[in-house]
Amino acid sequence: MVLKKAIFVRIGEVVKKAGVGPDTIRFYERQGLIQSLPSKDKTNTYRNYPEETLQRIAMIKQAQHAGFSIAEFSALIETIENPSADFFDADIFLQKKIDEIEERMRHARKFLKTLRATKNALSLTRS
Amino acid sequence: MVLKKAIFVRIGEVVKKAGVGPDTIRFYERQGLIQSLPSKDKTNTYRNYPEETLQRIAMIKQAQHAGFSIAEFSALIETIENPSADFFDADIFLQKKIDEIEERMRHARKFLKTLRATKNALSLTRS
DNA sequence: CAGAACCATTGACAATGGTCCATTGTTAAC
DNA sequence: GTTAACAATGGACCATTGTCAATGGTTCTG
Repeated sequence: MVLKKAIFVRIGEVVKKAGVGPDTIRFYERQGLIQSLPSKDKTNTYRNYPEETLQRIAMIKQAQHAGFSIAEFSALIETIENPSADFFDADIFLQKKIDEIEERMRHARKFLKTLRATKNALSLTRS
Repeated sequence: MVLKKAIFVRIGEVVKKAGVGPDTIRFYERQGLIQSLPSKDKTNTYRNYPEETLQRIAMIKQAQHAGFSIAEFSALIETIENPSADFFDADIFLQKKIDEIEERMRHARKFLKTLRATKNALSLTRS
């Protein structure tokens, strides 16, 4: 396995590369979605973010697009990164979410029908 | 056409039949999703809700399940109840929402792949 | 070394969709 | 006629996902 040198960057770098604001990054950190180390030289209090932070933020965005809240994403990540959990758990979690989204689609179509009926009722009333 | 006698009920009746709390009903009214008339005998200030309020609240619930916000629902209803708009407009609106939901599903599946990759990377790191 | 640019913390603010509380007024039941 | 149940209003409060502003310290640039 290739040894990867861990590279740490300050928040400004992450901002440039991840496309989110610094407040968002600090917010994610407060929520436990990402981690930083305090700076090596202790003359300042700047955060140090590892490279993976970028992928992690990309993942958060994906999760949100997929309809996950931060709490759900956290739960999922915890399951996945827990060595004792097997993949199955995360898979089930995700499948549940997909089912949920599919249900929402069914609801949307049903809603369409309701709307059509309403529209018809309205035009009858008017004529 | 059959003449329907308009029946008006007080908020408590709506609460019992619609399955939402009185605060929610008043909230919907403030948002313009439902309407009431002030009471006929003007010795009190009680709201009077027409029968259709029940269907309307059911519709709001459906809309929410389908992923509509109150603002979106309002816009949709306005379009539908506007006599000059033809049905097409509402249909387009709704289709856009369905597309949105479908996109969210695609995102969820993509997210699943990302998670699998992450999981694999993690187990490699550990072994 | 001055000043710009960066970073930290704290706390306030925003929108969304309600929910609860205190106070006051009305109606219904006994 | 008194009391319980119901209704109205106004304002506070909740979670979620950020965003902004004030204040003070650090680093970089010329």
